[in-house]
Amino acid sequence: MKNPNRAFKDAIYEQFARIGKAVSSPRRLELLDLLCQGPRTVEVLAKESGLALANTSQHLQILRAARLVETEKEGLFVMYRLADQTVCEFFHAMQVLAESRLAEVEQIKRRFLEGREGMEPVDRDALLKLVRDGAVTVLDVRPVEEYNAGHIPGALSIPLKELKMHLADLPQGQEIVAYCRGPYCVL
Amino acid sequence: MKNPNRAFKDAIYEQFARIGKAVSSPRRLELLDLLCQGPRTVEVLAKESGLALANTSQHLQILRAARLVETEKEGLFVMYRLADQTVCEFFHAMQVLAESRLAEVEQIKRRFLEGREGMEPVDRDALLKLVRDGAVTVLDVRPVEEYNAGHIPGALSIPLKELKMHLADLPQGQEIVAYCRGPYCVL
DNA sequence: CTATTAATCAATTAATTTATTGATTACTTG
DNA sequence: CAAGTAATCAATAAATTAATTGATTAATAG
Repeated sequence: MKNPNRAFKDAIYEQFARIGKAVSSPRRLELLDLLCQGPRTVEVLAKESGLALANTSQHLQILRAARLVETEKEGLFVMYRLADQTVCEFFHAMQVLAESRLAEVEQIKRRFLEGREGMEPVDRDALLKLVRDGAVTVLDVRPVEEYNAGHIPGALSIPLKELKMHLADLPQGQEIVAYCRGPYCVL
Repeated sequence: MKNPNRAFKDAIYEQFARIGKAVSSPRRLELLDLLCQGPRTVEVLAKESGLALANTSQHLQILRAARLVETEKEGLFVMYRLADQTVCEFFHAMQVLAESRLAEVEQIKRRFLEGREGMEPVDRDALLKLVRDGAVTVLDVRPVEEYNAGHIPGALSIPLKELKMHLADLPQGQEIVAYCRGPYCVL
């Protein structure tokens, strides 16, 4: 009665830990974050995360071994994507937990925002005025549903996925402010 | 524009990874699971998890460093508890993710249930009959709210926290079936 | 003050994880 | 089929983590 239970528990917690191990490396978390924004090739992920190609590939394989991501070969490229939307939700829950429990997260965010001189986090009213004057263009890069649920007056809705296609349409030679959900989206 | 962002990202993902690292060890997950059921001393946690005392203490300190648990000294004992109910919810989300993504979890559960001879997972109708006959007592050890939301007819509601107090009230010398949420609660 | 008990600390060893390098595989194109 | 490119593999060195052991600290009771 004691031994078999132990074997069962060991086995089951070991499985749970596979998920934990997958999300225990800052590099892999960054890759996961990128994949939450949409599918990517290994090369793109490597470039966006600043990791070496081979290293990126290895981290991605670890994520795949934990079944958090899936791959599909597309010609010469291998496309990585989240296995499931719930993976993104889990990652988000982890962020929220980190923010609520770890004071360090707040500190880092604050220090970063302070450090951005000449790029001060445009306050809302100032931004509205600039938009009315046509001095800047505001892009809302969140999915359309979120845009419909509420957005800054005058902002254009251009989900990230379609950004490339619309680049040509944007007014030239003026400031562009992209906005999304939080302070993490430093595009 | 590139360097400061990188430093920020590195710092922030490193913080997120603290949570991930905390839940990347099967042993710590078992400890967390126990703590989800209620506060415990180091000694009790060591006994329940089958780990050596010093080892348990060290794992608990890692969980504490990630702010997932808190301690309070009570006389000669140190009481560990979850820092927050959301920690338990996060742990649960992780289990759900593991179950939905990792086929291995299903396999292990199935194999374990098959292995329990003479302790077959009492089917519902058989259990109902036994209760009517008064042959067994069924305890519902979930929180009262869940009990009210629906339970096996004839079951007594005794949340885990109050179990000790009620032990004396229970009918002696007959089978007792405790039931809770899922197949993990092997009390 | 001494003995006892719970918990932590410190040091060691074994095991695992990470990043890097260079080679190899697999697909596409000419 | 030969060349070029994306990705993976394989091997290594460096760093981190895990479990064990024995010593130490802190609270309590006699």
